Amino acid sequence: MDRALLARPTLEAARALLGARLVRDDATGRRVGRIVELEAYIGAEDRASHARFGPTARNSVMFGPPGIAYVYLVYGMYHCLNVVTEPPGRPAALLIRAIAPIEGIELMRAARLAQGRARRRSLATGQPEAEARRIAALPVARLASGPGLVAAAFGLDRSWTGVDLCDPASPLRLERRPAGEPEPTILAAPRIGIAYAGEPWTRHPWRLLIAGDPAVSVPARGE
DNA sequence: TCAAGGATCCGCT
DNA sequence: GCGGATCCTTGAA
Repeated sequence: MDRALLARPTLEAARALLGARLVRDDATGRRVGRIVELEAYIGAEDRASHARFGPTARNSVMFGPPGIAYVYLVYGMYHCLNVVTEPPGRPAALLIRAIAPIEGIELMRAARLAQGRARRRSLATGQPEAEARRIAALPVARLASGPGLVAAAFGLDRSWTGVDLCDPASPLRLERRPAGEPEPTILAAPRIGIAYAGEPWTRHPWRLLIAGDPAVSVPARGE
């Protein structure tokens, strides 16, 4: 992925990222997925963005160069993967909300199960065998169809913050949409789970997704 | 509809 | 440097 594409205004960078590949390739094996859903968080003025309080220990990479991973913990148990966008000094990022798995399907299932294991003690009805069966039976399109599920399927946590996703040698990286693949039809919808931000931030159609893709987390209205 | 879980941030001392 | 509210979610009921 060309860093210059991610240095552009975030909504334009999103167009380059939809249909692009997320690749994790290291000692754990090789996992590849097609990015089908994103949310944009744009500037310190965006009341839904982690950057709304200015730079902190957690969000500092958002203020740095584009193409860097920002992974945070949400609700105490899920991790979310973001791609930093726009030039240094301007805090912005794209949250990867859903991916359609292409390679490393069984690796993704194993990672989903491992993450489930970590929080099993909290599950009231957590039967280990039942959980293993449930994940084994999941359709491929549901393996990474949510922001927490993307991180789980790719085995990511906060320690991945700072990884350069534009470096071809990086264990976690972005690759542009293959030349032969048709340009996807993109839908825009309001962002999810940001009611606290208030107007006009709740209204902006900054959730972008590939129309009709079965791996999208929640269908856009009208689909 | 609801609970799970812990980091993070604010506001105050 | 503490107390309390909040949170870019998920899966089972």
